Amino acid sequence: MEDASIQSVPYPTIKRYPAYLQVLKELKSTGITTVSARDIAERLGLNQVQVRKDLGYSAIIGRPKVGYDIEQLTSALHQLLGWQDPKEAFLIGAGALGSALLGYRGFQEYGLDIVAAFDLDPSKHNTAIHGKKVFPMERVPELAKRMGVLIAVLTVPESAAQECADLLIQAGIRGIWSFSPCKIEVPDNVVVQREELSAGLAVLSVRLSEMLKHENNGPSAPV
Amino acid sequence: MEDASIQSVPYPTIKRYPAYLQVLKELKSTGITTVSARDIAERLGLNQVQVRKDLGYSAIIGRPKVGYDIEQLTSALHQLLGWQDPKEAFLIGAGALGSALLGYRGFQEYGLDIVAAFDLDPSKHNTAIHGKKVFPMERVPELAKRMGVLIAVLTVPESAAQECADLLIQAGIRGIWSFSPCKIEVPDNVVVQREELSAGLAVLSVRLSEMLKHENNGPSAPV
DNA sequence: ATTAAATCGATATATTTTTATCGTTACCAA
DNA sequence: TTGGTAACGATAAAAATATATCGATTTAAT
Repeated sequence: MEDASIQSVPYPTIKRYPAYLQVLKELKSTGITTVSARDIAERLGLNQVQVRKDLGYSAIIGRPKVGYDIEQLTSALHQLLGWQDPKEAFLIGAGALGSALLGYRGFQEYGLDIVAAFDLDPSKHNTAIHGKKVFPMERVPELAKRMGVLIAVLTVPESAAQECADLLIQAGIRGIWSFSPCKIEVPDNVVVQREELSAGLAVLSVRLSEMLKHENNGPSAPV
Repeated sequence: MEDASIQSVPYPTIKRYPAYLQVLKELKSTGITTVSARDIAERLGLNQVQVRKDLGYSAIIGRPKVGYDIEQLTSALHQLLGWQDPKEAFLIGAGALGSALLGYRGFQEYGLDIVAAFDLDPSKHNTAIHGKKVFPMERVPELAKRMGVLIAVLTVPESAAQECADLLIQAGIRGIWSFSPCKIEVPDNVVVQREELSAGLAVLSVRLSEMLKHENNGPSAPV
């Protein structure tokens, strides 16, 4: 009944959910059944109020002096993320990065099941990488429709990104997880999420330089 | 002389710098020599004031009616990121994701040069992946010291992450770019940057579900 | 039963980040 | 030369995000 229109849960919160799930999974495996916000916060290096607020977007209520039920919380977060049942996805671009992602089992845990790969390069067609068949790009529309696939992981070179995206859109793909470092134009009814590996590396570089710099300046005196 | 201690450029800004560099590189390749903040903003889908502010952290001043000099701006951003000269790095964990990153040429552009790989699994030792030799983990300390390597890319399973990190720290590694979805404990003089692929996927999932949901609710009436 | 301690949830505050506005400057064309 | 315009940089406002505080609630121990 409540409207909540347009993005109820803030993005920074959504980004933290997978980490929470990771902690919950770990705790569950040790037989523990409840967890406090403070505990989660400590394990992830976050503020405990923030964790409580993040969890507050779910319907799960914690019990004072006890915490949250791990089982309940896990399924609530899965639901908020739309990870209840795995979504099938195509991988576009079976190069170095693409092949890697094909072999990466972790995604299944994140509700993503890569069922086939596609590539422009004919020499790759009809081979299999990590057990996933590689098809020609032309077959995306046909297979997407037949299998009802809505998500594509795009790992092609920058130069081919827009071209491939156009084909995906024609094929009825609605969500594109792009690893190409460029903007992709899509209609309003398609979502593009750009994964910027370089952003993380940039932050590491800066933090490291700052640390090394302070080390050199710091001890030897500010005057 | 100015103090500026502890992180002068905000992290959100730093994360956008690689995208700016991408645009600058593209423009430069077409022979253009200057660019306006508005133009960069449009190409990346950002606000032009934000771009101007981000660029303001560099010493480069733009000229009204002309914009910024692409050459100057590029090297200024490289400097702010510590990407002037490529940093050598080790890759730890030559599994699916690790092998991929070894084959990924893009990092060189980001000032990172992966010079060797290491793995716990003896069957991988003394092989080469994408032209990079794989060594036993035990040899990290020796080689790190000899080559003066300070950065490691960590792509091992969660269960081995802390163990490997401990070894890296002993070996004098000061920056760890971790792809393992878990917290790693390190001393104050070591920087860990966690790359959370799952965070991006979480955002995609939510945005996609919201779009599909609105599509179903929207047109057919709110009542 | 009563009290002490842990934890929640709500509210309030602080901080960070983004966006808007405005005056100034340099280029271009008339 | 002069006027118009594109773009900058600075300042101010708004929005989003993170943190602190506090009363309420539940458990466990005395």
